[in-house]
Amino acid sequence: MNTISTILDIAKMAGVSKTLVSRALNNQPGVSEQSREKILRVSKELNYRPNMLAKSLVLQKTQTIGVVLDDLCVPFYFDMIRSLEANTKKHGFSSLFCGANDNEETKLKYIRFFTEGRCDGLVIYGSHINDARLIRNLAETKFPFILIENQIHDLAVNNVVLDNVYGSKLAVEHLISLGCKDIRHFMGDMNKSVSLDRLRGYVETMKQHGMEITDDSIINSRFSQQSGYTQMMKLIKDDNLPEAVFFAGDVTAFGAMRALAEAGIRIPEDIKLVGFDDDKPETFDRVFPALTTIKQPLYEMGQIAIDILVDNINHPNKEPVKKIICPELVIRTTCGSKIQI
Amino acid sequence: MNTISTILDIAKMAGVSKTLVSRALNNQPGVSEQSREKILRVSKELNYRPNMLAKSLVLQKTQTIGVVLDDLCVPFYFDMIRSLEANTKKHGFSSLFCGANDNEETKLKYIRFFTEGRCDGLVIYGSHINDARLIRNLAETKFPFILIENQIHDLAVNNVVLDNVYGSKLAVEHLISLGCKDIRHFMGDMNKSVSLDRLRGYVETMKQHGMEITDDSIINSRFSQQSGYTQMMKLIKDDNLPEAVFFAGDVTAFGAMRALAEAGIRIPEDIKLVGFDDDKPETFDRVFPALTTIKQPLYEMGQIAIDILVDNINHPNKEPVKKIICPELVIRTTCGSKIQI
DNA sequence: TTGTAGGCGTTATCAC
DNA sequence: GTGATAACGCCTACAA
Repeated sequence: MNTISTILDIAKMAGVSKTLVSRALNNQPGVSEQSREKILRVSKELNYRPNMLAKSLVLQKTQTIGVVLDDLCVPFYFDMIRSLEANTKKHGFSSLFCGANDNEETKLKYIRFFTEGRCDGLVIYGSHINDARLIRNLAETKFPFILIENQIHDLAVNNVVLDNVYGSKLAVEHLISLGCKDIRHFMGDMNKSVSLDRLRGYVETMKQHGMEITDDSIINSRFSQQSGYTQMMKLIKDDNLPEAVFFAGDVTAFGAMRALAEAGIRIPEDIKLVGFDDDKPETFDRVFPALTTIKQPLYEMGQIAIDILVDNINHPNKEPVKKIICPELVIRTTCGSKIQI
Repeated sequence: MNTISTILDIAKMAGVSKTLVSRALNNQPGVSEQSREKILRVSKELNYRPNMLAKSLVLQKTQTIGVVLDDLCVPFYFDMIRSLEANTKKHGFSSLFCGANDNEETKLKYIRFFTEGRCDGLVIYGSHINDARLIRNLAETKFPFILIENQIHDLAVNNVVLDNVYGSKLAVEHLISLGCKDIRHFMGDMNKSVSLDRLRGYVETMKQHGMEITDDSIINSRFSQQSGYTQMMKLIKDDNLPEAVFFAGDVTAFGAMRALAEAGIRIPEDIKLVGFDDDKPETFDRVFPALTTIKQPLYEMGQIAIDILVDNINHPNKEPVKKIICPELVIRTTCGSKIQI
């Protein structure tokens, strides 16, 4: 008794035509009150659910935006996810998320999936450097999409990126202004463009200020607490403690802070730290000194991205828009500055 | 030049019929090598992307499973998300995620969205008690779906749930076996069925063992560190420190542990703790004593759920399957037991 | 091996 | 106010 019903079923049962049913169901004018009432009643009885595939097919739009993330399971992405959800909704679109588990092939699969008619526009969030080829291919299809975080050299696409080089500059110059000489850098994942940009910002700023960069200056860590912990422990054991460290990511800094705590090294008295991202796991603001860091306005970036994307969906021939977002230094306590936030 | 092309475009350009194009593109037999080659070449030239809406419409299946979560941004869900991703993939389905921001209306909207032909089956993960009505309605439509975590009284649907009452029993009896008399319970969110079940398990077990439950026994906290911190701080300030606490969630316990640390109260010497969930933020295993807890096998639950759901998709008239998963006690150090893991 | 025709469920155009 | 009819892009008997 409970098979799926269509407007045709309703039409038959109500003794009218498909056309009229469609009109009534969509609150369009040109339906007598009597017919409308009957149609609505029958459609309730039949437990009617419209088939959006058919509807989207004829309307040539889905009112849906797909989001492909490097990985769905990264707390730092939460602000961005919330922003994308809220802002797609604001424009009357639904948002669908999927994560690529940091796997290029999976990401390609999902991009295919979404671009095969299942949504009107696509958000690609992440910064794997290997994505370049995949993005170039996508760009050729004219399918509306926007790239967040990553950027492809010489390719004009809708793009929202943080000025990571400038962020590094802010961080390093803050440490320099406090009189630090021996400033080291804990890197992020080598295969992410943000890591490379932040590294470049570090190197450039150091050079600009005539600071020395030695073999010891750059520590090959990753965006994980584990990595920060391990690498800082190594420095401690080697009796090679830096005066100051600029981390490519807050998570890495958190791991390092754990190592410092275990070794009884004081922050900021014995070592000064600056992070990047303004990540804030619920714990750390209490257990450890508050981390001075470079803040990215994730929520705002998501909003800008969706605005651009929706505009592109509505105007398919629009020129690509690139928006560079400026990060800001948030001074807390890991550098000993008096200013608190 | 780069408009979207269809099989008809290919057919014209290759000088064959749509039928033949369809066959060639789908690797079906009955196409001459010559035709196949030409068709494939033309489809490359045209940058052809199949329209899955049309395909799904005629095939009456999407090879897609939708997942609606209470909230996309909860680290504790990560294992489940990964499991759902991996296991849908295993069955040849794609998985699409969306979060309801703990908002009933949003959840309803997404369930509608998915059941309007956009996927073959649906996973609903969460335990809001208000979802009951919404689930009942969905159950009437015969659309294949599975409910994880939540359970609706008297309603037979595909369902994977943890035996939360039994989990509480394990926790409380562990504390009793260690000689604790004054065992209190920090609750989870009042509007989640898991909280109520865990509370019930606590109360029942206490009564079974003739333990007293007073006005002080049950603390009205929530699934957040903040709430655990605040409520434990209050007990400390009131000089009303329990001998032992069973928390409805590990996150709550983590917050409480922070309060205990600040107050200089030792675990397990001064107070014994048992959590629930086996949540493990990267920090805590190092900074605080490892939490004895009740573990839910999230990954396995996800696998079972998808197996059931896919089976239901393939056999629409199958009877609903309900699977009750048994949690287990993981003894670490917050109760002072010698056994470590 | 190839093509024709019909249909999936919906909306839109144009008559009546 | 109402209803044929033709799309949307694809697949699949069935016929040739």
